[in-house]
Amino acid sequence: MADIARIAGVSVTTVSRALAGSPLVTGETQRRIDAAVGDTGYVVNHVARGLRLQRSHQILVILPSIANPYFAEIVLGVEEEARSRRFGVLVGNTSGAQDRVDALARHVLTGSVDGLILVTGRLSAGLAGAIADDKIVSISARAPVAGETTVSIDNAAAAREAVAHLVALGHRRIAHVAGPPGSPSAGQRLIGYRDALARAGLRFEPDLLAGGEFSFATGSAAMARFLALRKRPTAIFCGSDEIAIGVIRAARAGGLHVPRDLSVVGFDDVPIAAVYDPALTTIQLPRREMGREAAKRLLDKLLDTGRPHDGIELGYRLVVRDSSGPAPA
Amino acid sequence: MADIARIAGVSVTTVSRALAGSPLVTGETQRRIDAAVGDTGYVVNHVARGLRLQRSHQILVILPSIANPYFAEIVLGVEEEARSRRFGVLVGNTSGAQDRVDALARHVLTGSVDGLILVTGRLSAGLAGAIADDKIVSISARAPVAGETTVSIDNAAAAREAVAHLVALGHRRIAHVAGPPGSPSAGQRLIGYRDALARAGLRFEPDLLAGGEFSFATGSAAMARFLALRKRPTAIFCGSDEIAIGVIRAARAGGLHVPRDLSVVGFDDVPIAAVYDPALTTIQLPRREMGREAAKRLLDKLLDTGRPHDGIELGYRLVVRDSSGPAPA
DNA sequence: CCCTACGATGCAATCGATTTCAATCGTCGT
DNA sequence: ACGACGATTGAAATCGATTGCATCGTAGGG
Repeated sequence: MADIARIAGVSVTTVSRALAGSPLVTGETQRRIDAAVGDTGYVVNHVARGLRLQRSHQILVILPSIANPYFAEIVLGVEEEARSRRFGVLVGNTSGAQDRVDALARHVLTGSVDGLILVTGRLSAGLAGAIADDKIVSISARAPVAGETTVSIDNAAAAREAVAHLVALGHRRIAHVAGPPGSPSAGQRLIGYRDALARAGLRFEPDLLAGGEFSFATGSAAMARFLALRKRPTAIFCGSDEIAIGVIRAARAGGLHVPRDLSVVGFDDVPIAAVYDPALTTIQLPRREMGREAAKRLLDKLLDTGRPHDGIELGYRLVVRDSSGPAPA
Repeated sequence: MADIARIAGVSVTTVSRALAGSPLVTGETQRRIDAAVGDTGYVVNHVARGLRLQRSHQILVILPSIANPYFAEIVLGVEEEARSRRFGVLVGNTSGAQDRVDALARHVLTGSVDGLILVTGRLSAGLAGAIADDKIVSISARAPVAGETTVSIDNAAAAREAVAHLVALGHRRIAHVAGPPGSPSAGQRLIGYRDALARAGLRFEPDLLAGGEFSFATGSAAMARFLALRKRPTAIFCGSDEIAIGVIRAARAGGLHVPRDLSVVGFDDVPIAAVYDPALTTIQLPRREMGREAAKRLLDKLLDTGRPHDGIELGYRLVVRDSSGPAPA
């Protein structure tokens, strides 16, 4: 900036003003400065600017798994909103490790980013105290905690609807393949599954519950176990679409036809769900909107627009495709 | 830091030294400072630190599409390598827009990040001059350009091998569904397709070439067109796995069985390829390794380790699964 | 013709760290 | 007992921006 000042024959103060579009700068001076900037290819140093202003105009999205398209689409929603308000978006991946959540979250303390969107994660106790609540919005399957702003989906209700769909098709032996026990969304979906059974007057049978990761392998392994059962399930509600695909593969390998012999319902509606064969009946979550709403709330907090900082619970939708059908006679 | 200094009864200089683990600090002084840091929960401000040191210990990966698991896995490789060398990794998404590539790349000029890994993209002419080559590594399908460090895959050779596989199975009418014309990888794959035809003594037929996006829809649309042909192809080499799945869906809708009536080969080996039904024959690319190698080279440049800054061309592998088989009689 | 007020600009402090150079203190050798 | 030297520590400059306050020149009012 000093170079620009020298070339334009003014002080850095004036350069700074000109660059900020201040009305205090004469047309002529402004022109000279613009010319110097153009000639030199100067760009303002955001680090110095951030240091002085104590803000970076960047937000950070912390994802548990960048390789999961489910989370990726949330980022697109965040970007839409952030870009319209001239904020940059950076993404951090934690691979589920708490220490990496913390390492990334620290960026907000060190001033590199102004705020955080925490997708399915929590700060460790130490950091939670240090980072003001008004710099964080979380996207979560969990019920919102007081003081925090959370964009959530009622996973239990969605799971209930998925299972109710199977019940309505006449199924009575409905299994569930859950995600990792530590995952709140997996937990909520399991709760919804049990609720729905109870409401339908069906007994919960431990034999019909399997679990593991949100992965193909978990689905296949679970189905292999179900195939060995004397009384097999006629329908399976899966904690995720990946699990559902694993289940279908193993079911076919076992000689079953989906949906004739076995109905399968997934969760998430990832891109492949609609084009898999058979196309998956699943729960569709408004991922882009989740990102947009989270970003909207975070920016409202950061910019102090006075808009209320409430959380929001978004809706879901059961999408019936070809992997579920009437119970076999 | 001034607070810590006051509490510990020393100067900020000493605090800075203590925090950096300098041997110039007495055991006793060090202890007092550590205690003060522990009590206050102080963390060093990376913005100020970055301003002074002119480096941030962060690298930025610029992706054309964060929603594509193909790119996401590259990030995991980058993270592996960066983490082992105590660098942070941030990810930026461009959705293919050049202005967003530039906006993200500017972070390196403003000091927010030390270097860039550019996945399938190019800086606009203006920026290319401003950012030193030794702060960038690109991952690309294109042949390396002098002066740049590029991690690449010989996409044309991989495509040749995929098509040769179909030829070896007895196919003579082999179609290709290409990705977007602007994409270098799509271009290379198309070249490889034509080369392989030539080598096998087969004529290139414009009727058997379709194209569009790397998407399900493109695959389905292309297949619909092929179905209407008087002389249909017996095999299709697809520019990506998504296209291949779209092709298979449409082929089935048209009453064809894969691979009995039609062989399909994809490209990329995305996670779904192995579990789709039929499992996809495809080209597997070492995505994680691409990320690792790119990060390794970038960090070597940034840290000036003296190691050579050569690019590298990594290998690929044809994975034969269930979507390809002998040509129908 | 002088004073005031205002528009345009610049000086210098500031953000929070690192690092050079100087200062201080104690110890050791002669 | 005195100078030299090593070990600690601190003062101040620096990185590159922003901004409150001072300054300067000039136009307009009295």
